[in-house]
Amino acid sequence: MAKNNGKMVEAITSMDEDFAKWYTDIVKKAELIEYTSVKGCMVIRPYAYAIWENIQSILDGMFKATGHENVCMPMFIPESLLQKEKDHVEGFAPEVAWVTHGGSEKLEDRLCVRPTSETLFCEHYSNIIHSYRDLPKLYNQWVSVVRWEKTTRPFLRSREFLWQEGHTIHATAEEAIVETERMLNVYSDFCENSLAMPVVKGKKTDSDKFAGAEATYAIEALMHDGKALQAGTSHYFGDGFAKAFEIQYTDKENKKVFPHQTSWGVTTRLIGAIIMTHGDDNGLVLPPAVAPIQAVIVPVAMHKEGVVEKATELLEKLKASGIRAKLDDTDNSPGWKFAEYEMKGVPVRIEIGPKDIENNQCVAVARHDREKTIVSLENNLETFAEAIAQKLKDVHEGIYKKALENRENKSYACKTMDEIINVLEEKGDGFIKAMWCGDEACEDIVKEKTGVGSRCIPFEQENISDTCVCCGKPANQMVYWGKAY
RNA sequence: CGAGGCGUAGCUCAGUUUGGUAGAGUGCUUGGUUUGGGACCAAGAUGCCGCAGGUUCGAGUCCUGUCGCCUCGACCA
Repeated sequence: MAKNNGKMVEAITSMDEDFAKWYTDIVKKAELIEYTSVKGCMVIRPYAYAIWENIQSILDGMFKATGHENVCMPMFIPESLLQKEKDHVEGFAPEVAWVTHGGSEKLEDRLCVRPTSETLFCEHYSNIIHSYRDLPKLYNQWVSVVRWEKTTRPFLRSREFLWQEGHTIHATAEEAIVETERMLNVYSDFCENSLAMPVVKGKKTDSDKFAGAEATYAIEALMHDGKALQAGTSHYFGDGFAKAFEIQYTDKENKKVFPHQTSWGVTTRLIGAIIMTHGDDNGLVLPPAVAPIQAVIVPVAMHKEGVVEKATELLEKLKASGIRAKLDDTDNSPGWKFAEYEMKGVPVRIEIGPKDIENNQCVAVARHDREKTIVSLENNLETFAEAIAQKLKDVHEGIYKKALENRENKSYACKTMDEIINVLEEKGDGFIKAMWCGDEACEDIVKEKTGVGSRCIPFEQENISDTCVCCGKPANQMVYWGKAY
């Protein structure tokens, strides 16, 4: 029997103590990224990239199911093109990277490395859209973009990041608005069903909307430490970009009309959201739907006759039933493996040893609560595969419930500024629900005095009171406020 | 971008005050004993002390610059 006097995972401090250090440690110890010699640019290592591939695969299926096609725009945007839409260029100018030379020659029109591709899509639309018969176009692309951020943090804010950006163009405003809302729903369904992460759907205030957008909608999630994270956005552009880029089509009455556009995106920030929503003091906890390894088989006393054979049989059975499984037959001690796969957030662990083989059973352990189940290995392993599939469902339910409870426990309704200040002081960070009159000045004052900014105006409204939390004038909309990543 | 802290072995770090042969733990390699929550014994390998200048007989250590990482602030999808 192993003595295990080796050290347990060190330096994963309690989250209350030092959340940032905890986050950084997980990123490092679960082997998610590696820093590079360029600030804020990171190597996404195989384990993290596999999570991203799973996210991609599920989302891409949802996009295709809603009629979208994948395309790929260039990485460079000429300065003249970027400048066509005034608000857009003003919003992005401070954080774009520029290419000034091609080889040894200086470029006349310097090239911006795409921070987002609205302008490129617009140029394309202007070439291909002539008639109402050409509409709508429903596009998406999976690429990386560059934003020269001053402060960076793995997955949450880096200078280059992977994302998908959907861009659509429609004949009417109504149709574009429907698309904006539809994609926001795709995102929230994905977060809840695949990432086990509850999100608040809502509209951004004007001061917080995307550069060049008429309206920005977002899904906001609450992390373990009480800070909010914008997990995805969907923008309605109206015909502003169409006018700036001279995109026009001829309608059924033979009139020239400007079409209406949308864009929407999620990024590798979702991986950061997973870490901060589900992770605990033992490391990462991955939602089964996107976990690269859903079940790991740890053989005990591998040298004993029949153990490896039985473990391999279990592996084959799991693979055959569509579960992403791995058998760890390295010669590390079982205890080492237990800790290792917990650190990496593998949702279910299966232990199989001589004792189990004698009883024709194995032991399945859920990552998030370490709950052990004895699983029978009879009936040609059918019940075994079913039991593991069920265990994966249980993990999903379990971590969703936990995340939802965390959010509810950290959501506070406040009627006055003093209440906000007191709640933040006594309970710590979280979502503040408070009424707002709609005046941008009040929004600024709340931020200045309490430290929390507006996150979104949720679709699901509650009536906290009848007056603005700041100015006291009549207010009919509730806003979620919070500190954000 | 402002203030503060930190860059030494794969990882966590000591050594810097007072300049004088590059260190520990862990990990890694090999052999053996082990195996139900990070096993044990033995032997071995591993360093542009972030980078660039400077001071000095001599710099991980002192000075200047620079790059990167962390925290707070500002900014920011």
